[in-house]
Amino acid sequence: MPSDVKTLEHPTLDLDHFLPYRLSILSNRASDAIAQHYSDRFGLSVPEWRVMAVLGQTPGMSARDVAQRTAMDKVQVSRAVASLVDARRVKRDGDEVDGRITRLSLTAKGRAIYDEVVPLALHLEEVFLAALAPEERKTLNKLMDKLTDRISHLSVIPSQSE
Amino acid sequence: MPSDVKTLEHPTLDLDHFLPYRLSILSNRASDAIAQHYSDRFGLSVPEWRVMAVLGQTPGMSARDVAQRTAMDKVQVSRAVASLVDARRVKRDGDEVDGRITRLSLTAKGRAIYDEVVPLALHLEEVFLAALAPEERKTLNKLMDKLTDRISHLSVIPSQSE
DNA sequence: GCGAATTAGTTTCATATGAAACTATCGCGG
DNA sequence: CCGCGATAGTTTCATATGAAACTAATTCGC
Repeated sequence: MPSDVKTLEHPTLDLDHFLPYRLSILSNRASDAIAQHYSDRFGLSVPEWRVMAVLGQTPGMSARDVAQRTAMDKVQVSRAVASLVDARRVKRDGDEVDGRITRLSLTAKGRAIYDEVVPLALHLEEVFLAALAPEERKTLNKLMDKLTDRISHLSVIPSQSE
Repeated sequence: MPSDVKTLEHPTLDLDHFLPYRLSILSNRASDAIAQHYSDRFGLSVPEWRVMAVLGQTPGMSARDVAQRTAMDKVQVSRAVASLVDARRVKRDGDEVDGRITRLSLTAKGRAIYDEVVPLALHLEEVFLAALAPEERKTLNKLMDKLTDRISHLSVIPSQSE
């Protein structure tokens, strides 16, 4: 073996500086930190909480709307909703016009949980962001917007561009 | 119902501006965009690729080392390694001193795949980052470092530390 | 109108996952 | 040496997941 072990002729990938890897670590840690709280307290799974979060913001959405809004797939939404309905945290109302659609909204019970989790979530976000100065936060948002746009426009359908 | 539907008295959570949610979307899109390529081409799962990525960088690691390095759990590593060994992409060598440990490294076949995937991954990262100016990239890295540090120090889960 | 193609939502099935139990080896105290 | 706790890694088991098949309601084409 040659003595310069590290300096191979091919480019190496340093995970510590590889963006997708770093994003994954950061994202998982952030979600887990919050999930731990509402899961302990209310037995909510991540998908369940996401459904509640959008319904709290915009009641009357259909399951499909929820799926689009949360970037979850419809199976995941269907199951989360079923479980939330079981727990009387969400209710389904048939749409007046379109029989396929059900309008979803939080029940009083669901709303009470929402009203308790939201401040908790916002608080934790605040705790995370305490690491950053105000204008650093703005910058972060701006940079994330740019990246998200960029990546969204790239990773289209397989048969599409490339 | 009052006409101002949106303005409820409790704080609402706007997912579009909620950091953990945004991170999750961005992270998933980035990983998926890359995974799509190496999965199509080589049938590699994300955990498998991660194992190969660290072994390419640092051969001779134990499974435990790999787990620590990639933030994967040891079960996931064990399975990814087993499947990679099956495919002759990774080999296990018993440690001279400690019989519990196996030293992992890429085979020639594994190395060939690594050498093909790395440029691809780096290229895609570059494509993502094309959205940012050079000093914006530096800033992004700095901000992510700060956040990651911050969150790591908070989520002190007892059993987690290993 | 009436059948075909579409869309909303659910269920099925095969795979992925992690917690906990398990096997095997090591290291230490006596 | 012997045994007991710790460590490396695997297997088991129960749950989570998404792709695809399915049901039911709507709309489109003629």
